[in-house]
Amino acid sequence: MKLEDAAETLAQLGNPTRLEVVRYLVKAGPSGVPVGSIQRQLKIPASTLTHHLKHLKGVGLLMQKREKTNLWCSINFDRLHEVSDFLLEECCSFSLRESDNTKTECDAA
Amino acid sequence: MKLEDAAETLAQLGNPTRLEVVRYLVKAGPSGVPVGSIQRQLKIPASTLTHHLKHLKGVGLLMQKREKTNLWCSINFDRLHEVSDFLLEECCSFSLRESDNTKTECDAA
DNA sequence: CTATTATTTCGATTATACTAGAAATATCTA
DNA sequence: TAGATATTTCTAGTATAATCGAAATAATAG
Repeated sequence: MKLEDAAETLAQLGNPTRLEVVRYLVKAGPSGVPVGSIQRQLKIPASTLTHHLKHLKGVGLLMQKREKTNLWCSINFDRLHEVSDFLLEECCSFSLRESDNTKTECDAA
Repeated sequence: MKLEDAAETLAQLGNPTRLEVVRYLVKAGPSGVPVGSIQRQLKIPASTLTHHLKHLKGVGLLMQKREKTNLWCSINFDRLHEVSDFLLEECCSFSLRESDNTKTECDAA
C-alpha cells in the first residue's frame, strides 16, 4: 500500500462521525446494513451521512449493494486490514541510516 | 480506547507528511532519531516539522527526549498498536440489532 | 401513474488544517 | 561571554473539511 493511499484512508477514518459509522459497519459484519439504518441508529442527518459514506467509498473502505429501495452498506475488511498493517509494517526492521550524518546522530539505528 | 481518541489519532496519522515521519520513526526503531535528522532526510522545513511533531506528540504517538542539543524522537509503539487494534476490534462479533427495525432491514445481522 | 420511502445533490456557512518564512529561544562549545 | 547549531514560536495566507436544510432524484408498491 502506497503511503499516500494509506494517509488518505487514515484521514477518512480520522473523523469521529465516520469512525462511528465504520465501527457500526464492522459490528454489522459482512452482510452489512442499509443507509437508513445507519442514519436512524447513529442519529446522523441524511445528507451528512451520504457525504461521509461517499468518503468511505472513495478510499475503498465501503462497499454498497442495492436491494429494492435500500442501499446496503458493508465494510471492506480487506482494506481495513491493509491500512492497519501499514501502520505496523517494518516495525521490527530497524535499518535506518543517514547520508549526511554528523557525529552525534549516527547511533540512531 | 475511546472512539474520539482513536479518531483523533487516526486523523493525525492521516496527513501524508506526518505519516512519512511516523514511518521514518518506525523504521528508526526504539532508539529514535533527532528532529534535525528527520528534517534533513525527509526535507521538511523546520517549522513545518515542529508543527507536525507537536500533533503526533499530542495524541501520544511521539516520545521525545533531549540529549545535548538534539531532541530525540521515537515512536510510541504501544499507542500505534492501540489504534491499529481499534480498527479491527469486534471484527468477528456480528451482533447488530435495531430497535426501529422494519421488515426489510431485519436480516442485517 | 401516484404515492411512499430511500437516498443523493446542491448550496451556503463555519470551522479547522496545512504550510513555511522570519524571528526568537534554547543548548551546547570554545 | 561569544558563536554555533538545534528547535520552537509567531504569524498569516491558502486550502480543505464538516455540517445540514431544502429540494431533487431513485426505486418500488399499489
